[in-house]
Amino acid sequence: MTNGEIAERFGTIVSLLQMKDEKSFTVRAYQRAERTIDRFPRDMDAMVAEGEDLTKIPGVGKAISDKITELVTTGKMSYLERLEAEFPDGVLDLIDIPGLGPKTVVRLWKELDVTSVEALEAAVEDGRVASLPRMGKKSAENIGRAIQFAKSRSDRFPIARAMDISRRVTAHLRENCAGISQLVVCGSIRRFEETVGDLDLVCVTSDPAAAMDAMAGMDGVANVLGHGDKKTSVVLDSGLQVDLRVCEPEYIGAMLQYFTGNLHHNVRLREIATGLGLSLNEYGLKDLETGVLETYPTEEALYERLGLQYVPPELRQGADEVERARDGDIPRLVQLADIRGDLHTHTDWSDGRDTMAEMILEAKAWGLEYIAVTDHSVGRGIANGLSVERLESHGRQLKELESDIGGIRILRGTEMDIRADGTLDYSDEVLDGLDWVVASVHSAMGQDSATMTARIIAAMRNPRVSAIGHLSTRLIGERRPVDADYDAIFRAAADTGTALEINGSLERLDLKDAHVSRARELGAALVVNTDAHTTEGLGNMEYGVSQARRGWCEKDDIVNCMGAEEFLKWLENVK
DNA sequence: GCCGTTTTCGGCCCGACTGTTTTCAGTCG
Repeated sequence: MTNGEIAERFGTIVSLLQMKDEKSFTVRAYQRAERTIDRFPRDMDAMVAEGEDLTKIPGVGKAISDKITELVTTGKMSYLERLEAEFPDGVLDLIDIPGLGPKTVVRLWKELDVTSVEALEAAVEDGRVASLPRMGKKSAENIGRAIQFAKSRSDRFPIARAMDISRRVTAHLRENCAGISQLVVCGSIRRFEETVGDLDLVCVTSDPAAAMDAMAGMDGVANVLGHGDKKTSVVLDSGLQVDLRVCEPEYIGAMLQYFTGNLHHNVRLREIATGLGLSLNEYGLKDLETGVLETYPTEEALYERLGLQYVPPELRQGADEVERARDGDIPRLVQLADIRGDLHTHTDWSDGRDTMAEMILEAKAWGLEYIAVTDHSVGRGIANGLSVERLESHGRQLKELESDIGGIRILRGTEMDIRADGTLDYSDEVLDGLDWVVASVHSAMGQDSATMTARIIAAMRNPRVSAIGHLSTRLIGERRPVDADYDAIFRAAADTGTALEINGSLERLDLKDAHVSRARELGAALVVNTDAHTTEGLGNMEYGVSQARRGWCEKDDIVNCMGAEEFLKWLENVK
């Protein structure tokens, strides 16, 4: 049973407890557990099998640990089954309709005997919903629309798509509201989550009404959910929700903090505030006795007032980062400026768009000291992979360009297929002529875990393989990661001196964040690459670095933060 | 249900907006 499947069960518990009107703290505890389990880097299944103590995980105590253990060992959870027995089938579907919460769902069930989406549609149609006390025509209409929306909506948006949309929205607002002096995309995009539920925008403007109207009236707005003085919420045609909040400049520090989240991180901060006799809201910190509000021009000042180190947005995951901030244990995370080379790039020799010279000049313009040009190997026929002969002239041309262009070291590289049986696409003799070898899985991604694990480790055992590219092969929101024993792979990487790539392409972000920190914990070397297929693609480095930051990486964890000389020396000795 | 440089018991976050209300409950983030 995967962590995702376990988390799903806890999500169901959360919904059922809410309908039971269970104490909010209990609900919150299960909510936190759901999230923790979903993103935990190791398989709970395996941890239970190995007899590890799950209560060491923050947010998991005895009760939840017992439930996880029961679930993975027996496939059932009696607590969940008892809860489910209290509600008719179908009621749980209702709670997924936006605007319908647990209270209303239970009323619909008990007072109208509505236990399915279809029955609810009928009850809206014939006026029964509107006739309930404290409901009315408008509420019923809203529910009707929400049902249609729920039927059509997509899940969370992959970050690549959300970032695209957010650029369009912010450009529209800036063009149409002259009064805007600051406009910041907060929420999950700022935290660099791999998927995004909605866009949270915070804006400082001299004309709030204009900003509210510009948001509500934007082309491509399908539905206006709310339109007040300080906040406007809309749903775009794409299904993505956008919340725009305006504030006075003095509140911006607290506003950014508040709207960046995540929820659990903010809850922890408010608890800390309470301990100091303060109350935290989106405007600042209020003294509980005097009622006086302190405001903050920056997030840094706010964290400092709470006695905490600044927590970068990428780390605000609601795990143990607040405790670590209190203990002064937040490291200086790697930054874009620390990156000195790019070790995974493509040109028009294989499936890239631009020439070698264009790519190398662009890399130089980015300030890089070295670049590995890693066109595809022969097995990638579809990507115009290089035959041995072409690879040799590829290498010769790179060496010529190195002296022609000057000022940047050029590594003769390849992105070579790891074949289904674990053998490599070029012979050892051919690989000996290269400076840098990225080995990647591009085929037979459906292999079982044992086969895939052995396949990848076999490649790592070859001393000529420098790094493994986009290990899981996932495409966010499109293609599942391969099944594999990731812990075993991370250990083998550390053991063989093979670097693991953090691929900065927004569609991939592979390794995922939890795997970045796990691989680092187990001593594997990491490399942040763009996998650029165009000159613009070299800009992916920023995303790769953000991903590394989500995995708590410091400069020293990333091999391409070394200067050229140091890196080449490392490369010579590592395997 | 979780958790502890206030605590192993007693705490546990806060405001905007909507709709149906004359003061607030429900939902959302």
